[in-house]
Amino acid sequence: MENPDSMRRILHIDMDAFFAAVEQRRNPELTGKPLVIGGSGDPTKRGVVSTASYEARKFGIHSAMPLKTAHKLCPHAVFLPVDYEEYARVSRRIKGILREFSPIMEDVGIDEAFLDLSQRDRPAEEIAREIKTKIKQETGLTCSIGIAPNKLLAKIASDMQKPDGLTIITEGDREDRIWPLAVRKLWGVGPKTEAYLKEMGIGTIGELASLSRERLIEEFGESHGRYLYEASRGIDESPLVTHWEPKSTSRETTFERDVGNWQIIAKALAGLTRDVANDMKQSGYKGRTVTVKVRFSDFETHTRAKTLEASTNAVNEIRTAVFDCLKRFEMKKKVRLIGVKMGGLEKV
DNA sequence: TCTGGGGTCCTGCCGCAC
DNA sequence: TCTGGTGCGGCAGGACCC
Repeated sequence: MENPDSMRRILHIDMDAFFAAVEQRRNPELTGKPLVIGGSGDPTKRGVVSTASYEARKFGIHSAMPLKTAHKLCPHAVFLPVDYEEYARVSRRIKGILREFSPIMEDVGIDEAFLDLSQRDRPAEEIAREIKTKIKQETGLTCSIGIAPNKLLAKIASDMQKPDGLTIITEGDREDRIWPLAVRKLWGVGPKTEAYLKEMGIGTIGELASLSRERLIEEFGESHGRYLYEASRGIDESPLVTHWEPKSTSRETTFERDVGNWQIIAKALAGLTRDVANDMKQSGYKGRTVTVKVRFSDFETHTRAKTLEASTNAVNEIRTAVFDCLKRFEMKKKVRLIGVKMGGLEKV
């Protein structure tokens, strides 16, 4: 239990069906219709769903689902490509609004943020309502907000009522409102951990909280085990991260059809290398570790890495390392995806 | 038949230096 | 000279996030 004297007031702001809502805002004819944003916008091509409108979700469509599957579930849905530039523009406006309410803001991707209101005198709920109104006025979009003493609980709270929700969780809600939830609701518990816990007979956060710290560390390792022990009890002292530096930058692409021709692979890899070098030059970084990723037709994915003597963003130096890495793969199967990553970034 | 792209962090293993 | 512990960087793979 956190010390009441140091009790924080954290907001988690989560935009509702963000990409779809932006598209519906700019083309009102799409409002109220099943809308799917993802890939190139062509549901007969390779790609997955980034965001589905609430109307599309009624057909069972959800993010990360293959576009082809979504198309089968709802052939009359409207499919649109991802217009990342536009969503980033709207996102910057929203983040700007949030910063007006507190300078302690943590960016969590394009459509989410945490806000620390601990230093503000006014009730957090009042401020949260004002944030929702202002975002609605300035962008026409709705969001769901969670209020709690820490990031972990605030994120769970924002997910409890969607869309356009406002949910408050206090320390006292742990047994009644957190423990009945599925373990999957905890940040950091994905499909693998969920399945593993299920085999142990653990389905809810409360059941997870019945396991000892020692048992969890034994099953999941020091770091993850300790995290699960604390998370199941609603404990999270982690501060908001208001500034961070990138550690890696990468580009990858999935071929429309699996490729066996080495020339085509080499050409695509050279293009990705150029993109990565350009990205680094534009953002003002150099990197030292080059990694090439290959996903074969059976989805088996392998990487080969090479660390250079000195960091660089020169395309010719990176390309030499990229092809050194490529040679180390056994190209027995057709290739589905290739990628280039630069790690060990430092500011120029 | 399907399964994107851009990231972070963790783990296990290896070789190497001390 | 041999052996072993330890710490660390590099590498590969995997889980997870949006």
